[in-house]
Amino acid sequence: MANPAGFTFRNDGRWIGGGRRVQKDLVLIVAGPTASGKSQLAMDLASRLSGVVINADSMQMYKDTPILSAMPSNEDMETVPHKLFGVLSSSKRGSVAGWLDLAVREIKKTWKDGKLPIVAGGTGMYIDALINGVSPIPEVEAKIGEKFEHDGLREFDIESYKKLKPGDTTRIRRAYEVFAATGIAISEWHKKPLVKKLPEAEFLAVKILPLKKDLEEKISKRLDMMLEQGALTEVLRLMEKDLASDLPAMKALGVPEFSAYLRDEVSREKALELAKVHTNQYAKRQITWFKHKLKADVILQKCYSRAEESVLKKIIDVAQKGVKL
RNA sequence: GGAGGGGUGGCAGAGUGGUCAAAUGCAACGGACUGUAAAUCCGUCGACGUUAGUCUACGAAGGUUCAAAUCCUUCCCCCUCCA
Repeated sequence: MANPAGFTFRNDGRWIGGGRRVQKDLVLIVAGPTASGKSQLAMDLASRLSGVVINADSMQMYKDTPILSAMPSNEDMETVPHKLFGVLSSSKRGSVAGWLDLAVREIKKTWKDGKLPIVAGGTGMYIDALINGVSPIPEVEAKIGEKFEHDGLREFDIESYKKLKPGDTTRIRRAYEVFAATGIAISEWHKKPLVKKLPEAEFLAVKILPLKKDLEEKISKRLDMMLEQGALTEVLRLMEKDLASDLPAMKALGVPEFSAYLRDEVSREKALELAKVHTNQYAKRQITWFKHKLKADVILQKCYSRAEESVLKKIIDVAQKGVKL
């Protein structure tokens, strides 16, 4: 399906040749835990491969926390095209499907422009949905405020009742929502084949899987830096919006911790420490996800810094091979 | 100097003669994950052993007792109040 003919590299590593510079169906995925350098890698690849970076990070979708969510700098965004960063208001509730629609649109547009879509981010579920598809469940009304009992599942969805742990409030809620809206149990829906939104695409995935230990120092320093860059002001402005605390944007790492400090409930040191701990825990969850659930063509075992030629070359090589199926 | 309170597993903090290797929370470690996913949840968590079990543990040292983290004595340290 892919056509490598006409593709070659110049000394400077750019794709050249062919009427189109990249064949139509290739999507490059760059996945990795927070602070692993994936944004930098995506950007470096984009600048060599005439690519467009498309965000696959749930929190970088929101516009009010560019610092805390470690969004690429304005300078970076000017150097290389970046899409889907800061496109959602914090008062909105993002979702896999919402992201997927936007991402698919951006990918198609990128192809049309003859460029290479580079989907980069740390939200495993988003990337998984893009590559493997989503369940064909129609959009259902979110019943966020309500409380749902695990026991009640028995009455309409025995399978979910057995599968879901009583404490798993998020999934229990979804089971209720789906049944209420469709009359069909979510466990039944899940038996239907996944629907790929981009069946014509060929995905080439790069995953960064550093040791958690190697991430700790980077995470710590990055959080220190975020404070210097004005993370507290960012949080303060968010607080002024007086949004519901269960909104995704309000749960972004650092937001609950620093709001507690700004409300004078904990010391600044304590808030910082907690933010670091929680970020490390998050990184671990991401590593677990990517390690087990994302099949990758290239695996980097340590963090990426910037302009690491050997790494870039390796990925570009694999990309070239990967394309000539 | 006087009066009181306290020292428990990496931390916080229950326990106050046996059912205690010691509740619970946090951290740590591992895992899951199909429309909130930076979410949500699950497992492990003194050491050795697959299990039975063995050993070392509740500030230190002695003692009482069949049996002590729990009672007694002395010592060390911490906190509060009064001087």
